[in-house]
Amino acid sequence: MATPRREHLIETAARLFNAHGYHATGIDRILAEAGVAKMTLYNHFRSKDELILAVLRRRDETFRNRLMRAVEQAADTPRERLLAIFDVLGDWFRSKDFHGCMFINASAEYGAPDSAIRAASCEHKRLLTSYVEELARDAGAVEPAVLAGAVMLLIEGAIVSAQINCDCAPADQAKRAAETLIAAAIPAS
Amino acid sequence: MATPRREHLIETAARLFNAHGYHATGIDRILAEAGVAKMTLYNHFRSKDELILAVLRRRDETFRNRLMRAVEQAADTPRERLLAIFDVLGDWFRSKDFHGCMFINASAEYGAPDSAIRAASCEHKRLLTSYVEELARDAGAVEPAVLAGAVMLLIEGAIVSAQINCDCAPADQAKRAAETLIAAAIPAS
DNA sequence: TAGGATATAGACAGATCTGTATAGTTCGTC
DNA sequence: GACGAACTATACAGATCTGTCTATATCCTA
Repeated sequence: MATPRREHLIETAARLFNAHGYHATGIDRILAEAGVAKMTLYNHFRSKDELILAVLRRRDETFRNRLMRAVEQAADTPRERLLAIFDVLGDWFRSKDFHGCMFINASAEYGAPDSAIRAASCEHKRLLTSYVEELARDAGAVEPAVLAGAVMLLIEGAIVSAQINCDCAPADQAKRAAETLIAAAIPAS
Repeated sequence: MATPRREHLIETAARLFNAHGYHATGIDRILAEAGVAKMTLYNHFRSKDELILAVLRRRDETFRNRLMRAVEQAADTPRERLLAIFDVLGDWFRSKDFHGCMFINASAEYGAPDSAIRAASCEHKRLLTSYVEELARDAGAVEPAVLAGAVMLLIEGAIVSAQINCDCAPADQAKRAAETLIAAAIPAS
């Protein structure tokens, strides 16, 4: 299942989809940059859409793993970790391969309600929300789901703003807003 | 400048770009649905990108005008109007031609830093932020720009979440969060 | 009624797109 | 060394893409 060539195709496709978009990235370019024959791709994936789904599944794993690891390393308490999310986002925004969220961008291009690609993006956001909600609950929020939803809105908003404005300031803006929301959502000890 | 055919092309293109995306919408389809000859399009616009820019400029005007009008009709005080923004967003999310923000989607497809399309999206968001900041200042916010930035993050986040999840609940979530942020940003009278 | 601007239909160029077909090659394993 | 799986190279089909060209038609105005 996880052959080296398949892995390499997923990584190359992920890089190109991230930088240039999904429709704008042709199969031929992925093959050329990966140094792989066309039949190999179509032997591993039934179609370009299947490749996109494989890329998104991989991205979901790596993104959430890296985020959780970085957050846990950056802060010790659940409350501080909620805020540390935005510091990690800021680091991401400043990296040179930041081109917005691959799931938001995928949903922009494949936004039909019955699209499997949009559904994959939806699932990614659901898993991310679960993580935030877990932190919110551990932090003692009265309504963890409500706080998590609000923090997620700030996260999505920061990602989109940073992308459109080519500016990483939204990470700090979102952090300040999150501080206020968290303070209001957690009873004073 | 503003001939009927040019207007009709912009409206038709806007509808198709909104529903299916920019790369996925071909010139030929726009022409077929508009009932206009190809040379007429290329007589009015130098390229597809120019047409996209014209669509975005038009969308910027109509969107902000409609938003401001609806907000002013929905509430009387600046503070209530800040919150009414999210009610108007909710109405938008529930409409059947909601496919996310055309500017966010455009930036997802044309995200290069030097892209004129991304720059047009950036300008739209800047103008929208100015309006929110005006409301924040009139509402008595200590730091209107900071409050406006935070409210904008909630707006962007709500739009993206509603699109990805096919759910209009983010409008209410964002409104609740905005209430908390506004309360914290405006000194008690 | 003549002229000029604007629109039309439709062919066309040249590139690119996804996906398939075919024939040959590499390479590990028995 | 032989077998079989995986991979390569390349051509191809058929569609679609943006943009151009030409020749004709419409329509307003002078």
